[in-house]
Amino acid sequence: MPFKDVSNKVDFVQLEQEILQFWQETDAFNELRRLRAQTEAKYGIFSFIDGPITANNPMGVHHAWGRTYKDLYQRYQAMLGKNQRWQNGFDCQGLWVEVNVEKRLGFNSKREIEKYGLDRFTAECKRQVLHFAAIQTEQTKRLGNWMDWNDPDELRHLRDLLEDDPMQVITVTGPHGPVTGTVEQIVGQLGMPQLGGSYFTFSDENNYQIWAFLRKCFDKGWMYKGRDVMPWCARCGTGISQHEIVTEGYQEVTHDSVFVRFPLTSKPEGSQKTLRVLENEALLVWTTTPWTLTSNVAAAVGPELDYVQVRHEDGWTYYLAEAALKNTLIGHYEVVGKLKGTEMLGWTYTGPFDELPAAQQAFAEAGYTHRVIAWKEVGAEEGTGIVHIAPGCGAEDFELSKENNLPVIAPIDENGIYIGGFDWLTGQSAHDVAEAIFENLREKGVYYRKQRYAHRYPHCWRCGSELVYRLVDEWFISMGKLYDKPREEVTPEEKARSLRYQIMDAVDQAKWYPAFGYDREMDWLRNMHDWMISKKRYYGLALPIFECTECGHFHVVGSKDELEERAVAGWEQFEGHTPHRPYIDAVKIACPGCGGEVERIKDVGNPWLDAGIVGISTLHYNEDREYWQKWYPADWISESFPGQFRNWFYSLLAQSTLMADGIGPFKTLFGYSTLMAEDGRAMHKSWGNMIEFNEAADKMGADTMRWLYASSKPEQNLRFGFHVGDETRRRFLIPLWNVYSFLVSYANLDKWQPGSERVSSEQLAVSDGRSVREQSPVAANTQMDQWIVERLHETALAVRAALDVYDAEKATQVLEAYLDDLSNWYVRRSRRRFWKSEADADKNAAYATLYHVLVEFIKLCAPFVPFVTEAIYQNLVAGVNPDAPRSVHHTFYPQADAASLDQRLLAKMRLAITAASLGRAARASEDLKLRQPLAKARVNVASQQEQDDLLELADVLAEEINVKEIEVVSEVGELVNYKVLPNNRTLGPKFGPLFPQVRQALEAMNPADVARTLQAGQTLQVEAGGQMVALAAEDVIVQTESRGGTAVASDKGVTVAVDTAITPELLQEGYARDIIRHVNEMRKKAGLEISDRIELAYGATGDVAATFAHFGDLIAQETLATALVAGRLENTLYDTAVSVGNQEVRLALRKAG
RNA sequence: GGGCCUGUAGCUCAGCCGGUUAGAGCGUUCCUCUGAUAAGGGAGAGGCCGUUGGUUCGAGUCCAACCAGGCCCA
Repeated sequence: MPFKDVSNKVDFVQLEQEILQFWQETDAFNELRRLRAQTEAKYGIFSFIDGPITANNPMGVHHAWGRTYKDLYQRYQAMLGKNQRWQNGFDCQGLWVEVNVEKRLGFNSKREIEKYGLDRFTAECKRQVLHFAAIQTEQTKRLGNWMDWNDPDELRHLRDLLEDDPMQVITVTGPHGPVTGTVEQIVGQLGMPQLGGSYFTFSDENNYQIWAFLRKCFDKGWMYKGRDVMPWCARCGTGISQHEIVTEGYQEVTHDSVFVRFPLTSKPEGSQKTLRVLENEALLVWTTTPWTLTSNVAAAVGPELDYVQVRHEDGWTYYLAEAALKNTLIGHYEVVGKLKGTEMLGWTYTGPFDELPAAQQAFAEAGYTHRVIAWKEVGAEEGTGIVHIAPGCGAEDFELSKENNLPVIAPIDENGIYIGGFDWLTGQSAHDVAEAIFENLREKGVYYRKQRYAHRYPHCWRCGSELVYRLVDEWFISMGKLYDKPREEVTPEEKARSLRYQIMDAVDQAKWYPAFGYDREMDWLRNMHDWMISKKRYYGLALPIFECTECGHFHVVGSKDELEERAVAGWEQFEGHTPHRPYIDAVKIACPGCGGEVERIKDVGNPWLDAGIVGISTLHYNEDREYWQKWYPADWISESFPGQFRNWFYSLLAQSTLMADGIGPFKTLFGYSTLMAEDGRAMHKSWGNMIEFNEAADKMGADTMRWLYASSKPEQNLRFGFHVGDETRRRFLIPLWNVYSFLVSYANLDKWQPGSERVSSEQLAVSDGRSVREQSPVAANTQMDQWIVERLHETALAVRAALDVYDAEKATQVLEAYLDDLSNWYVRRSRRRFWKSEADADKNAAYATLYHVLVEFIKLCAPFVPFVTEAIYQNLVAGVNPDAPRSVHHTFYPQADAASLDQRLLAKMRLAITAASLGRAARASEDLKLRQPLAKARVNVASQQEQDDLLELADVLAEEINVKEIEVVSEVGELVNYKVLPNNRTLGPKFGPLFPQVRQALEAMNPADVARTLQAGQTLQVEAGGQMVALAAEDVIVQTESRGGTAVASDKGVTVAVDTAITPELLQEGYARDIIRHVNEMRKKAGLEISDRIELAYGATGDVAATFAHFGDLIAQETLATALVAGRLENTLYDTAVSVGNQEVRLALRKAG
């Protein structure tokens, strides 16, 4: 038997497990690497840089979407012969890792980490990364991805050794031999050439390369220490940079907001007509953050805004924006004056917490009192139109303080606790004081009222705590000035000073898919602030900044060697360790400014530094510049775009562009959107709509997931779930499997083997698809065979064209269309050729053709669905041809020549398919079921070419719509009504404004006359707007529609009219087919093999009895009956009564002896 | 407030340069076909193509404003 038997029922998940096993056993991936290293000289390379996945959790189905693209395009490029690096990346440093470790260890504050010990904490973080990297590796392999993976067990082993003793010396085997070092050192070398495998951003190389980047920034004068008010997480004790307030960072929450009186103390001259300050006269101010009232220094008004002075029944006179009256005041009041914001400038007032020592001190030092300032951003939509300004507690407030020279009162420490100088508040958390502050304001008589207020408020992206705004010292990289002129006018000198513009140039160099990604990135680049790179945390990049407390000078160390050279103390404590805290903190250098001993600042780096440097670090920029030049820039990178424009895309662009002197890191960027649950909402465990990756893979299967992902529009959100999974499987995988199973079961029955199709691996490389040598002697069948081969070529061209521009969605559409043609036209139409008993040339041609196109088709599909295509390939190709490549993924992608496509044949068959469909529709409209043969169908098509084409396929069409004869006619006038329509596309441009009249004139004419004139090849004379115009055939669309009482259908210029008359003979033939159908059903139910012979007994009268007499041979032949017996048989296997025509017919069968 | 994306059938989505009567899949009702098929085929029901203006002989498509949802920034 040439092929292994294949069930038409298949468990795809089980199959995938077997294939994974097979790949493992045959070392299939490494074989591919060897093959592509050999073909590199001929086909070149494809450079892909993997955006690192955060190794902090098992991966989710949204990661699987992206990883499907990554694997798909790498496989495709491999099948084009290109050599690749195959390196996956893990993101390993930063706050998210710390937060999970804290949770695991049950910590709630930074103090607990310090108590635990930074050395142990750092090791715990690394252990966690290794733990999840192992899990993600296993998951990604399960998805089918081929990359240079580390053995997950080895990662887990390192994780455990790190717990035992990070300093124990071990030896591990790398691709070029054994490597010895402490566990910590080995872990620090993961992903480097000597160890191979995935890259880890906690590696020494990655960290030191960031040092080099920072040093370059420093040398250019772009690094600085800044004082700013930043969003701050009091739980994590760190600033959150602009990049990090991500989507989920803003959450809808409700706070108690408060309206407060700021009693006026003076209205300096010239600021208003009534200069006298009344008793109980106050500004009415509103805030959503009561804790910041302690730090109020000013009240801002919109200069052009309209304000009112109102006398309220509570005895106060208030100032507020006119537009804010309704939403602010309760009770009775009277408007007594109107004024502009500008008229209030300079007014002074008593602050709500002037008694606090911190406030008194700040005001005394600055010689300042609370006053009204102007701010054009003030509006009256929310609040009172008078904004409380606390420069120590708000970013915009801080900006205003610089413009207006206001004092700054910073109230809280890094844990969000009031510092000294705030009296009763000192020691309390800013999060918990709202009620106490309201009470305090009440006592002072400045409380007006509170209001529940729902708004979007930033939260910590990792721990979920509400952020506060806090005055901090942080380190920044200047992104450069944004010049107030068009980009093309920026001079080279200006550009050299501004990294922002250099990155923009790199963005220009790349292709962006989808195209709007370019605009999004540019928008970010225009608006981004300087990059805050410091974090007051423990685990992560040790910022190599040494700031002198004596002279204020700071220095940035650019390499490990430089550090050693400059070290004046502590080197021996650090030596042998990875550049992480706490060991790195021991090293002190001499201050280049004053010579004093300087420590490293305690901050660690922003995690996007770690991810952004990989275009440099993982390509061995440092150790092997030639290698770097070969692989840089990447041909292609891909990530989910929400967020990444300001995160990975940005940091990769920024760091690479600087290091590579203006050459951007990638040639093509492919972004895709967000994965949603099937219900259209985000996936959340608590909503019950979450699907874990493992669950999806186990239930749905990886191929199904991959086809689903690949066939989705990348720029739109994807809805993922088991229902779409089922649909995807039904739409593609099952039909594919059925075609395969069909081929194998009949080929095995016939002992058919591939002959000339058994091509060698070299031929596979250039397979042009016309290698099918056996030809059917039946002309119509040859046409069918050639057609499905031409369709294959057409498909190969279209798929390649799509994949070359990273359009997997288009490619899947093309492949699905091919499968549909293969399954529902070619196989269906050709079935009888496989059934027939004699193994003649026609049958061989059918086998050879189906075999050939199926093998080539699975190669086209291999990058998308690597498992099922491998299973088919193993059986159809590798199993019968020892010379063939061992895996379908080692073969070359099918190629075709566009110029030699037989377009005529393709158009011809398309026409036949359309006509068949119309024929069926015509029959259905008259309730003429398909099993009933009819005498004739007449088909009308417009052009002579199409008429000739149809004649050639008349047999196919006749069989398909079950008629005895096809007549191709140039006119079907008597059966149809004509309808003529103007062809807007040609007439519009021709006549312009005159067009409506032409149209009207045409509509007024007799459609049948118009049709006759045009079909006779004459032009049509039409009167429009008082002149005669001539319309050609192309200007008029002639349509036919069914006239009642006949079986006619038409569409796209094709009309099919079926003769509805049923003669007694046709009727009997129809009965015969009914009987055949019933008998075959009985055979199936009786459990007979397809080739078993039977004897059939029947009881029938009249027409049906006559049918057995006239069509007995046909019935016998189609049911493999050796005898037809009127009456009864003994020992029958299956008895039944069926209805044929109007009578009940008794049927019984037994196996022939 | 600014930038980007999306609004088409119950659901998921196509609709190319503006051009005939706006399509497909799923679901649904009915019919049909079937010795590869978990399938296939046909028909029916189901649409102010988000709203309003504009450009045009002609707008789902182009322009403007607005509305709604999503993402990003402030």
